[in-house]
Amino acid sequence: MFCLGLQVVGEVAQVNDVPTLALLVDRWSKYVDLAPDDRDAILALPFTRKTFGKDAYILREGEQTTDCALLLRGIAFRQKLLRNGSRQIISFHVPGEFVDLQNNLLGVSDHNVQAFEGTEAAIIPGAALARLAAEREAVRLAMWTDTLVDASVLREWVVNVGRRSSRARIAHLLCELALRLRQANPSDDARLDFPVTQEQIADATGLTAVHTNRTLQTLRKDGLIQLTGRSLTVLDWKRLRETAEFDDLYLHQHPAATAPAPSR
Amino acid sequence: MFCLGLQVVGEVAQVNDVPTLALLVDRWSKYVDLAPDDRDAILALPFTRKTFGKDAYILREGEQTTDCALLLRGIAFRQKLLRNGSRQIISFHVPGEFVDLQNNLLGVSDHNVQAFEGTEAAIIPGAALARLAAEREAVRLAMWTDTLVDASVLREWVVNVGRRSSRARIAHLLCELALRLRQANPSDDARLDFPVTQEQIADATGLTAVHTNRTLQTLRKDGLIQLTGRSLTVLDWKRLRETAEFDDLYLHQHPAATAPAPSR
DNA sequence: CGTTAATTTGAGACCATTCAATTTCGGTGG
DNA sequence: CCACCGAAATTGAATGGTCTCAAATTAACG
Repeated sequence: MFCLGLQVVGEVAQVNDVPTLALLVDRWSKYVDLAPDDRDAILALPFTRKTFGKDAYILREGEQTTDCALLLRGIAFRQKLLRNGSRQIISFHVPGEFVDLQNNLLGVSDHNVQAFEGTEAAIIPGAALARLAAEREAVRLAMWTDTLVDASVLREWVVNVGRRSSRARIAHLLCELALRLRQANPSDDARLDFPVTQEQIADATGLTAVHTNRTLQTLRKDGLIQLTGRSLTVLDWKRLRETAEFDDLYLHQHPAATAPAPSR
Repeated sequence: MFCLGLQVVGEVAQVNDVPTLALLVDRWSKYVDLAPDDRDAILALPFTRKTFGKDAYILREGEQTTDCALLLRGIAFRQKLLRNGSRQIISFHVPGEFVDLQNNLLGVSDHNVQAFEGTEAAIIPGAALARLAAEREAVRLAMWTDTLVDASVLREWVVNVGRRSSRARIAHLLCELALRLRQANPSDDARLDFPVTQEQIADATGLTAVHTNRTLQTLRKDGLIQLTGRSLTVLDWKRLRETAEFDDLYLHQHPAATAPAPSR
């Protein structure tokens, strides 16, 4: 459970116990080329650390914020509640991602954000981020790309809950989460720390917890996954992707080589 | 059906038959204060007109584009197709909106865009838009806000398709479309030109066309709407919103008064 | 006025839900 | 170390919402 060793994130090696804004530099470096002073400017951002307990609210619908929360450790998820008490999870987020970057421009949050147990976030003043974006084009493009990838994932989720079978829905969610959790926390182990409960899977796929349970059992029985407690192992990636019709294009992890020059 | 008179869009009166980039100025003016030279720069954007027939593809999944399509007339919708042939509609778009602004940064389109009959678009070089965004902060913020509102609508759609009853889903979609179509084409008539087919409503709500038909009948029978052919009339806004649990916050039409100053 | 698209109707099957109860798991304290 | 606890996972059975398939009707358009 504990990994006290050194962990290499991008080019910056850091002690696992004290994640920093280097996570942000690493993430954005995947989208754009950050000059050394861009990196410095990011790392110089003012922020305070904040830790959240199980299901704690990082942000509430209707709230007006002046700060942005960058995940440093743990998992967070966006959700909306309906009047009958049901919950729809809208997205999951891993360290290195902002959970509410859009509120810096939109002003009012249109959804809730909840945290997993022990989630840590860097609370960064929105004005500082806005200034950074205004002054540094590379940073701005990375930030913008972040929100665009976010939207792309949402489009895929609409498809997932709208048109796929329960089996495919869950398989698809597992594919996405396995990929993203692995990227946020690299290891050569096939096993994956997976603290997502079946109720959360249900709320993310638009199913009930009961049916989610039964569907997971068929995925297990068919040898696609192994899911016990807080650990997930994908036993057969090929077949899991097939049942999910999973195509990782929507994650836009491999930036287009021929993207039009943004500012020439 | 035909409205050949003058139509006031924002501050710019224009003959209905020749929509121009003024649509874009009007739309963005709702988000930010555009200086006169900002407006001029937008209106000076190079573009070519293109008209699309029924269900014509404006953009295909996997395509790499260098241009962006701004809707001038008609309706377009984003969708993804699954291997079994089913289609999930992801969003609808009205004149004044870009259908693929995000591709300017993401490079590859992750979804298809189809048009309604007689839809007209302005095809604008992505590089010109990128330059405009780089040089003019107000334009950039408007553009960015556009993509963020887009994402907010997607979040609501995930909720709609994931957790609402068929009746509420359809009611919600009708609320959104009625609002947005009305805004794109103001008139004091309660009736609304509504060329969306039941099959499209089904594909947008994750239902079948048959069930959509039956559900629409109950909405009609209960006196909430009148929907015949290509015209929709909301007979009882209050009850329609209630059955949909519709809250227009997610459309972010009323920009936050206290949004943090973006660049100071 | 003929043709195609769109809407409507019926009936049966099935997938997913609901409700309730039971079992397992992870963590806590005696 | 074991008893205990709440949370999470699991099971069963009945209900119901939605789908499927097929056919009929109506509307739109040249």
